[in-house]
Amino acid sequence: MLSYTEENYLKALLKLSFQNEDKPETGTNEMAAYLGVKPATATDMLKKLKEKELVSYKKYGKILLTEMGKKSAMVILRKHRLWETFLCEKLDFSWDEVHEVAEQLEHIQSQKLVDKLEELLGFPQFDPHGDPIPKANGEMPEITRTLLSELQEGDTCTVASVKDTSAMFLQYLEKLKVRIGTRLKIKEVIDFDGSMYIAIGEGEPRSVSMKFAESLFVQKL
Amino acid sequence: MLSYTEENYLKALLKLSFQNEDKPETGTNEMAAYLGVKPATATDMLKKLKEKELVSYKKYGKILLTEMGKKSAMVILRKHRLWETFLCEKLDFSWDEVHEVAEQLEHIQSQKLVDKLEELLGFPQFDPHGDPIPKANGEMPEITRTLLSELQEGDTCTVASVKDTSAMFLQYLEKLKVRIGTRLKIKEVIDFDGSMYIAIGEGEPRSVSMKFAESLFVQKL
DNA sequence: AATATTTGTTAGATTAATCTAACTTATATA
DNA sequence: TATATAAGTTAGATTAATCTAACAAATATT
Repeated sequence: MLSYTEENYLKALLKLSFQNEDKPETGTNEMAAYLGVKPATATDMLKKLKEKELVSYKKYGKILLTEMGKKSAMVILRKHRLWETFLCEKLDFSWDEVHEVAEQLEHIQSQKLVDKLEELLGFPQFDPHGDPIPKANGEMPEITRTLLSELQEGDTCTVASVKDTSAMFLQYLEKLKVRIGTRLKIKEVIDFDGSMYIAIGEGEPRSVSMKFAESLFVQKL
Repeated sequence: MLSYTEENYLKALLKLSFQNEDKPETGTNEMAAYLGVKPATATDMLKKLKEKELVSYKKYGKILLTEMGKKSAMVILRKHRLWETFLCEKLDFSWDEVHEVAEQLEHIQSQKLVDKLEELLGFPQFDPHGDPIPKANGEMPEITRTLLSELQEGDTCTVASVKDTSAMFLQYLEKLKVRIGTRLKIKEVIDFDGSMYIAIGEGEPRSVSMKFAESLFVQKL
């Protein structure tokens, strides 16, 4: 049985491995920063996780989840994303409110609870941020993720998921009426600063920054 | 902010105060036994809770929740019973499975979560065991609780709630098809051992022990 | 009232998760 | 390559929650 804290470290390592695209390794400091603890603390936990064969790692080396560690982390991620979906769909939470509560709910220990929750929600493939929800068997709905910033003038797409899940960005999206599935059309790309002039759904076209365009994953049509 | 453990102590004190009918005081050993810890541990926690003005208590004296302590404990009980209701109504848990999971869920910190959950469930007054669910303002649906064992031959009643919530008893009730609301008719009371011969719903009459009759609260008709 | 039993407290130790400060190893740069 | 900087570890301390063993107070029994 994993402690609350151990689970958080595993989940952090999994998330960081997604972020570090090609190579899924992570450093001690990176992990500590992500979790908001000191590197010394991370080192201690690493020893414990290594002891339990959840990470493979040697002194001064990079950190990698073992198969077992990855499996455990996937279960936690699955729970997190299912709970986020529940909060949005069933309890009318807005997508910038769900994370904090799901961080707590993901640690509830009950196989049956997770599976029944998934059933109640109708076996959703994606969470409210558009991120894929791991299945009970560990499988992950695969998706090609294209950043809005990679598109050209004239391209059309739908919003697939958010790269940046900060409350600030999510609230901005809310204001722009941008949701998962919203249709976007690129009217113009400004080379000078990477900003874009886009039509959002049926609304009036407007300009968005490069930072914005690099924070949104889309599905090209 | 209360720790997970502190919350458990407060809830235990509240529950014990219900049990001790007339006087809501509790002893150190009683509390320790209820929580499955040693008396020494309970003493330590008591000091902490006293420091926080959640219990009033002096060395070698009895323990009593302060107004603040009672309020906090009621919130936890409210969460516990709402989650139990959720598990039964929405996720098809049986009533002997809900307790363990609700013990974890009751510690999730989010005012909005609780209130929205209550709304989703349609503002239920009672949980799956027939126990009253405290309202957001701290009010508790008042009920007169009569034990089945207090009834006489010829009396009719409906099952209001269970006094004993052990999985063993709940599973036995399941087997007998006794649920909250089930109609019972007392055919005969055996003075010798306090057992009763009763009709359960539309079924064939059968005999139940005194222990059984003392574990079930009913509403006399 | 004297003593035995029950009840509750204290002192000292343990474990998990964290910290700071000092140290070591690895990497980058001049 | 030598050295400066970044990254990572170790040692020792702290806090919360728990324990055991020894002690103290309150209550019950003769």
